[in-house]
Amino acid sequence: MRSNEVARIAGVTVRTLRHYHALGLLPEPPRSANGYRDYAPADLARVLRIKRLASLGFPLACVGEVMAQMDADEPEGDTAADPLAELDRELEQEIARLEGQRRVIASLRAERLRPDLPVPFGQALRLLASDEDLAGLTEEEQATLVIAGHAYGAGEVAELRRVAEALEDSLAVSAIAAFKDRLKSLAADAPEEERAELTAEALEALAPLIPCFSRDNWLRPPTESELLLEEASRVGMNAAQRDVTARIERGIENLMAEHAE
Amino acid sequence: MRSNEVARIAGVTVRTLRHYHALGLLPEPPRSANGYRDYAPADLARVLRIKRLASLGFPLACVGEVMAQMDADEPEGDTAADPLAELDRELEQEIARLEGQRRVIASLRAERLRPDLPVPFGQALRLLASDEDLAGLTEEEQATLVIAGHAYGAGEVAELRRVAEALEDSLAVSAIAAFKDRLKSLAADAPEEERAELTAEALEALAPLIPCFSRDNWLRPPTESELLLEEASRVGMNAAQRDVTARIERGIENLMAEHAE
DNA sequence: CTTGACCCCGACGTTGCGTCATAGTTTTAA
DNA sequence: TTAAAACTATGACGCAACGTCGGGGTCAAG
Repeated sequence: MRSNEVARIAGVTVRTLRHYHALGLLPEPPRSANGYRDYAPADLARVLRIKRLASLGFPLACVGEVMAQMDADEPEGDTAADPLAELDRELEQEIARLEGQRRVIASLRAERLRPDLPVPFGQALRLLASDEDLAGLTEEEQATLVIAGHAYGAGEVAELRRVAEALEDSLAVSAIAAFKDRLKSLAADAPEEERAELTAEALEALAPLIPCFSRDNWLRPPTESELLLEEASRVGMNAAQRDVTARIERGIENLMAEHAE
Repeated sequence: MRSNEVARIAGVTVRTLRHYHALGLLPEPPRSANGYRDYAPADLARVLRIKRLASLGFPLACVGEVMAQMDADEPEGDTAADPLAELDRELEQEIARLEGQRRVIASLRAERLRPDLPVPFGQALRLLASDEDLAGLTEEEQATLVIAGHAYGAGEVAELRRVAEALEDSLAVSAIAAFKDRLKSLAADAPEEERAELTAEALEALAPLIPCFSRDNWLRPPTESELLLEEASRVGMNAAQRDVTARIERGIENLMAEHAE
């Protein structure tokens, strides 16, 4: 039989036969006078066996071993692990992985969240800001948001949700928005009194949120990701703006210390 | 930030960053004086987005498009198909495929069948022959068996099972075994009377099985696979042996015609 | 005698990076 | 201060399982 015939009957391509030859799975048959491969029925049988094992999920690299083990009328028992069992475990893991992906996708679609942010963070964000708010962010702010999304652990996300709930029906929202506007237009050489006033205003607006903050999140040493996050959030700021944000952070820590007593 | 820093925070390798650059997913950042890449936080954010979308199952080739579509505040609705929905369908298909493989493996393991034969054929074979019988086959016979396993359709396999059931508690088994032994030792120049005798003996042994045979399977024109199968089964035979098997086949057809009346 | 259908071999493309190899740079320990 | 360790860059090969292309020989039919 010639390549084409074997291939057609076995339901593979001629290229596949050549591939099996190259991998050593299929012995090279004798050549007829013209150089064409001259396959015997046993070769066809071997192709069928290879194809079948491959269709079960065995990598071709394993198929040779598996067939050899089968032909050696398998003493197995306990010496050789059952390749089928191992393959089955791998398939199970792979399926679990894909199902995990599908679950995430289902959450994203059901809640119409951004696919490129972790689900819990996306949910918290949805509570904190409307779509228009997010659309109005500068590029740096968007970047900070995405980094935060991946830097935040479960603790931080939980805190975000508490904050979001506290913000509902609160005057803090508009106060914080007003503060952010003023901070943006703060000149680098702003005088001391303007900085102090802005800091005080921010702390006043944030005061009702203090009970939501977790001491664990705020007082422990920051992780590498969090340092980077802070750096990212300061990218577009001038000296005065950085000064004010630093003061606010210290102020929050003081407020938390008071609140803890 | 330098490559290593971005990579560590994003949880990828430096090589991965370079790969994203090569695919055009991540813009090349400016270089510092020494030629090192100097990443901005926005680049880190982009890496995180890419990684996230990739982890959902999007091929990297699609990730760029998906992000672009997201950034263009998605008019979608009906113009652009939801990539998440499409991805979800693909994942579903893939999972179904893998589960199919697992089901086959489960059958194989439960019934201790040869993994390189189709399950229904393996089951029928188990009914027809013991493991020792199969171990005693010549290479050509093994090859024929494997080819038959893949050439046979549901109809032939069903017939095999009927035959197997008919063979139970039947004297045909030993008669057929005796015939096979005699056929093997048949000389190429065996005289006419020996051939006729052998044919008659075989037909007599097969007679009780005739009702199991399906006219559809025997009288329709053979498929390409079946021709090959016959060729394979004749590989080791001499002229007299081929003659006898051909006579038997004709004899079976006659018996079936009689039985149909 | 040509056309179309095969055969051969060799080599590149696919996917998502890992892993050298080679060469310059920066940081750190002795 | 210097030598070693750790980073950076580019370029290239490797993996899995073939698909596909290109160039060149073979064979049957019109």
